[in-house]
Amino acid sequence: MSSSIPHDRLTGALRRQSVKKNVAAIHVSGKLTLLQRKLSNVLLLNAYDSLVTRSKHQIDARTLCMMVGYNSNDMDTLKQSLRSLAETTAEWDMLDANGRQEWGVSALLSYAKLSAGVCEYAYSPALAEKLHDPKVFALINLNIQRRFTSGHALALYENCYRFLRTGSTGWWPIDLFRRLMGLDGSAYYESFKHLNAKIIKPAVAEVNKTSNILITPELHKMGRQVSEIRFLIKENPQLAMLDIDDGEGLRQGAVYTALMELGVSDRLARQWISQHGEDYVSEKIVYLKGRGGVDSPVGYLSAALKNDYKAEKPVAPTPKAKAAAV
DNA sequence: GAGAGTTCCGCAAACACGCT
DNA sequence: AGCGTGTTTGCGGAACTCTC
Repeated sequence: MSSSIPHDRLTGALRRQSVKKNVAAIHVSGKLTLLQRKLSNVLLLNAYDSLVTRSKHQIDARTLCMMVGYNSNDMDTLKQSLRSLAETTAEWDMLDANGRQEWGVSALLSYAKLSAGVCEYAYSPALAEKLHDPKVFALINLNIQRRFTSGHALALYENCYRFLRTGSTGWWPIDLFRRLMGLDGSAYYESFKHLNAKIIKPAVAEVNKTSNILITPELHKMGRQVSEIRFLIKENPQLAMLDIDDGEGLRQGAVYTALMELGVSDRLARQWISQHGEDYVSEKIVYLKGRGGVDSPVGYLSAALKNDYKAEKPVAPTPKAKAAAV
């Protein structure tokens, strides 16, 4: 190209305080389950402030479980997840401060250990430096990520969100897209129709339903074959960032309290309320209380919600509930 | 016929969570 | 803190239609 503009002074580069790092250039290879993705984000968030100043970080294991929305006492699963994070690599390909191309690879966590209920972990110095970027921080919106139920949807969200200002992602060769979703190495998904049916459609639907962006897939074909994909991205007016709460609001409600008293688990209670609405759930609770003699209230309530039991004339209860009612 | 698109099914692994 | 168990998710596949 001809334009090596000489009057663009070197001092210009010196004056520029903020070096633009390309967040899009960090990507994680291999497959992470939803729990693992959430976990890595929580760990990063926890470490963020001291990312470059301290070489190791700590978080209470209980808090950790709570923040990823994982309510179980099963430490084995947590261990498994931490292990896979340590085994997973992150790769970056970006311009360094001098405008030179830099490529690098690092384990997501250099180590993690659990002792006395505290989880201690560390990032490799090189990765920590890459991660210490306000844009990365903004990306990790816990309130949003906690809402996702599918790992693919969260992966898609993470890969799309940073293009919000641009309005669309670039055209991704299908190959690249598969890698972004952590699906490479699967013969099954080499067929686009399968990829579309199992991954793209459900993930797009979930992103649009639960996050603060709306995405629309667009396809490029070469002949009949789909060769590239991109996503148009808009803000989701229905779900501005501020409107999204993490279920804490629900936990204050009377319906939630009533469910807890019946012995319903936290997760299920939130799921029912958000799925059916408070009124409907509370109607069924009233109905349940009117029945009496039910020895598995939770199971009965579950059936009542699903089959819309009415006070006048109960629809045939499930076998289990029927047995319980005798 | 080749590939997309859709709708079923089944299995294994991951996960949730009460119980002890 | 770990075990047992029921549920959900991920993944592969079959069958069938639709459109170039």
